[in-house]
Amino acid sequence: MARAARKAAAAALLSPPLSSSSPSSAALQPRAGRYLLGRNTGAASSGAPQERASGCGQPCLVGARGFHDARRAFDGTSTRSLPAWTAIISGCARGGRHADGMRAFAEMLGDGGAPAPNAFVLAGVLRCCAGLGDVEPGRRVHGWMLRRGVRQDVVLCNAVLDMYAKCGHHDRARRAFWAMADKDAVSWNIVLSACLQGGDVLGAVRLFDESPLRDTTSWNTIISGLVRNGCAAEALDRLRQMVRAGVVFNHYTYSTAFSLASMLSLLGLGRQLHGRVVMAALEDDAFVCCSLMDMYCKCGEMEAALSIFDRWSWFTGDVKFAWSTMVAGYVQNGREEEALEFFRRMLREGVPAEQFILTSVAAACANAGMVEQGRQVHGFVEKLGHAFDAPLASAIVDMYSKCGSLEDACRMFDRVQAKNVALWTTMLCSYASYGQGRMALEIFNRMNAEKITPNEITLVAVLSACSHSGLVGEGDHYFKLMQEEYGIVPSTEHYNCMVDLYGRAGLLDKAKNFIEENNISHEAIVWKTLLSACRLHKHMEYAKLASEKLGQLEQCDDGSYVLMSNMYATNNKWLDSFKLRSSMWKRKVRKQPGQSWIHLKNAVYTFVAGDMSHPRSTEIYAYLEKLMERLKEMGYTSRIDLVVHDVEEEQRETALKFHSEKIAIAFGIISTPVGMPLRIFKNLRFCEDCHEAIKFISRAADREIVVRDLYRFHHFKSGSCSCEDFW
DNA sequence: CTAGGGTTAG
Repeated sequence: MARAARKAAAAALLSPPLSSSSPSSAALQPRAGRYLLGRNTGAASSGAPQERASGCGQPCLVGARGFHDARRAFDGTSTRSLPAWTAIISGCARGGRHADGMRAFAEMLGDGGAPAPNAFVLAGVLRCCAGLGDVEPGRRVHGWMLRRGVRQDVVLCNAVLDMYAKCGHHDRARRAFWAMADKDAVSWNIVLSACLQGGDVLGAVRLFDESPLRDTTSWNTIISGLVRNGCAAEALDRLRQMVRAGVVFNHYTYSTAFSLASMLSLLGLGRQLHGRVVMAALEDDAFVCCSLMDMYCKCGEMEAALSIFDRWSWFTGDVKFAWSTMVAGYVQNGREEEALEFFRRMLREGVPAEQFILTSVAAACANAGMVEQGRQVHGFVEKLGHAFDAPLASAIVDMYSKCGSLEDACRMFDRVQAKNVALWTTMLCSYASYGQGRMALEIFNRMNAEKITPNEITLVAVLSACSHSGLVGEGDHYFKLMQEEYGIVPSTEHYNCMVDLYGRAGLLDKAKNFIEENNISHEAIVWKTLLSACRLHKHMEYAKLASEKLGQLEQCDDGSYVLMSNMYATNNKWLDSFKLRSSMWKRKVRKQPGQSWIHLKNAVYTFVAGDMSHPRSTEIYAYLEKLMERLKEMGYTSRIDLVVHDVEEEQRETALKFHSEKIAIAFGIISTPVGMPLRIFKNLRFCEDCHEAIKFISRAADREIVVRDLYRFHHFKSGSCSCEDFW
């Protein structure tokens, strides 16, 4: 199977240079400390000026060394002039050392011999305040300068506006703006950005339209703001207007335009913009190149992205973002093997592995279930010491969880000091996907206790935890709580969780009424959810209703078709079943073949039902036969009759006796030492008979077995499953 | 005589 071969190749590729046996190899010298530990803590995670693309940045105080050198030179001078103070303070501001800048300012005020701060100094101070993100210091500085009667020019006023905007006080920024006598283009741009940051798209558009001073930045701001607020069509419209108005593009324009093109999947527009980049001779600009590559990646044109990367990597310049753009691109396109291959190429070329790229590599391992490679990525993270950020921690937690090791996921989670919403949500999802609803809710409570406000994604996770564990009362409670306490308006996803919650628990009337009462019957997903619940509880009437609705919405996919025809079949309505199958055939809807795979020692082994392709097939089947005998002695009765017509099960699987997951497990047992846990992956939902059998196998062979199917995990141990048979 | 300050993004 091609997929298996690709996976195996990827596994083999990553392993040798990363394996812990050769700690002195070049690939294992990521010099992470220098690059990551020296990072300034006050700056926004990705916005530290020293990391900006080479083509557009200004010189500034860089990193710890630069700051200390400057500070030493400053301390050595006897006459500390205003420009000297300005240099120190604004240097801190630009270098992300906001607290240091504030300390320098305090020092200046306390030093009797120092000159009185002027507009230049204060602009730097206000930028530090903005960087700290807390209004209080900013407000005090603002008040102080008003009382002292510091001459207020446009630039200083703009610094005040910006400070309020960055501290989240958009209204205050707006009021200060309208109070200004002389507004320049920058003033308009700051308020424009404040409006957009506060989510006031309409206000921003109005402001933009009435502005007398529109420059390239104004256009960039409104377009990117529209994109960020989900108004992609409107943004495209503005981009066209910008072209018509003859406004010059700069690298920000291109970056925004490319993300717009990828968001709308407008490859044609992307190519057109690419042409403009060439004409404008911006091809060598790191920033522009990355967004160009990102556009091609998101449009699925990996080869185009790669050719840009290869052409451009000849230039010196700042390449590290380019590597992660490519790796992330491969992951987005489901090409995990190539993502890892590319990562290895980066290490070979001596580029250190940083958080940004490790996050994507971890995601690749998570998606493909490559636990061994994932552990190696974790090794890189360990090298960062405690300097890894929450997004990277989330990726590692997610990786362990999706690779079947909830314990490792928890261990990683516990180690992170500064947990953010996304990390809490990742952990919550992990418990939910293992069917541990109670633990998931405990995470939610702990998160609340630590005063972290959950977002809409967190609540999807909470509700799905409830539905997967049959916690109906709790689900009701949190659905109400999310609206009343957190002011979250339920989205289709939230509604769907509720349908699932009632449906899975067998409350089919409640589920159906819920759909009708909440006006969500135009959403195909809720009917699919109801349909699966009907299959679970064998409710023919509502199954028919759901499939009719799906038909009306023209949303019948392979799963729904197979599910419905199987329901007819189990009710002996063979004619209906046959009719549905043939209609499915006519509409060219095909069922995905089921397959399972297992990772052993950096190789991946994939099996389909009745697979004979493995060299040890004879041995595998012999063991499997023996094992099944043993299971029967232990009291296992085949439930194959229940699942003859199971949804995601292949026609021939039954005839071939063994589903692919059983074969993968048998192979795992005979290929690994006694007592070693097994992790199996399946591309579809696995069947009730296999679920039952694996419970027995875990006891008979005394193994922990983790099965990841399309939707969730089952952790089998000593004859029972973590889902407690509710799934 | 000179220096030194503010906006947009992934």
